[in-house]
Amino acid sequence: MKYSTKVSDAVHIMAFIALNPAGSLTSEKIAESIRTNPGCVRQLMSLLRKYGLLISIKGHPKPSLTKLPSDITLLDIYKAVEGEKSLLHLDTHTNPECGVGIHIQLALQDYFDQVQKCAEEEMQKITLQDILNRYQEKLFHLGELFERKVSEDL
Amino acid sequence: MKYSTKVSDAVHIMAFIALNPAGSLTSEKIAESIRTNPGCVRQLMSLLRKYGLLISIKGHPKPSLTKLPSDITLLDIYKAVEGEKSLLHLDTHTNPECGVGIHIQLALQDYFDQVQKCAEEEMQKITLQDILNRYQEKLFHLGELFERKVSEDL
DNA sequence: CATGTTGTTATAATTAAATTTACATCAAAG
DNA sequence: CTTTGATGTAAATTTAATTATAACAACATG
Repeated sequence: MKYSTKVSDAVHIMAFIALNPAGSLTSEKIAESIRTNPGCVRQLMSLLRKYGLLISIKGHPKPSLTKLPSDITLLDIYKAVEGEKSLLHLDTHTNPECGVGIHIQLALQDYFDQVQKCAEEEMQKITLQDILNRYQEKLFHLGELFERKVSEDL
Repeated sequence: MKYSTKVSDAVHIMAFIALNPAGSLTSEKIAESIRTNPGCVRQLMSLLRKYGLLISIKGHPKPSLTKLPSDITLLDIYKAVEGEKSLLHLDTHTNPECGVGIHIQLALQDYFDQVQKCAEEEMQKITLQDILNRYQEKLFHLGELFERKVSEDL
């Protein structure tokens, strides 16, 4: 299948809203940045809204976050758009007549759950604010490089 | 797309081989248990062989593990069949003209890497032997249930 | 009331994976 | 040495999850 970029795009949307607290933000503007179409953006926003992470009103192009970026975790966004889908997938197609097969899968499920739990705990440590901060750093760093380049050129 | 069950199936294959150290094990026998066809099994075995986790010889239906199950981790198997593919995927399609977009994605990459690292460390703690043990427990537990059922029926 | 945007749903297109097929190559048995 | 059966590999096909697209009713604003 295609790789899911829902989490990535959802973070993008959330960050975009956080960075535009005042101005009007249409789904089309956001879609331009993600390079997709407004329909996709609205679908993701619908999921984020249903999960209580943002508020938006029909016909009113001013979405807003329900919480501070420091109170929104990557896990929140993951759960909002991916639900209970996990990162590793069992093969549930194994031959049920084969006792070995089914029990190996059951055993493996326990360990996949363990990895999932670990990943989710890590995602819970990461907030939207962290991502915004890192974003600012990247921008600042780029600015520095540009400054140096200019002074070298003189 | 379809969900990848390569890790799951690869563990299945490795466990199957570990449980059949003596007998001849054809790709067809393994395929029956996973309920797929021999070609798929051979493709996965090829990846496992290239990564050095098992040995098998053309025309000789007796695959064997290169290490003790207690020395083979879930991470080994993951790397063998999934390579450097990670669990979470960035949207690399964002508009490069949109400075905000690209830098949010760059910032997010750092955090996706962090989650990946965490998951991989957890996978490294889990050995094939652990999975085999859990498998035995499940089998044993099922046996107990059966015993009880029989005695109740008397 | 006119315009523009959202929320929702249904449908199509895309893409990564699994499956299937085919065949050359090798091992073992007769 | 020949036959049989299995493997290793690669190409072509099918399947399935996701994204993209389109359409339209409902709502806000001026």
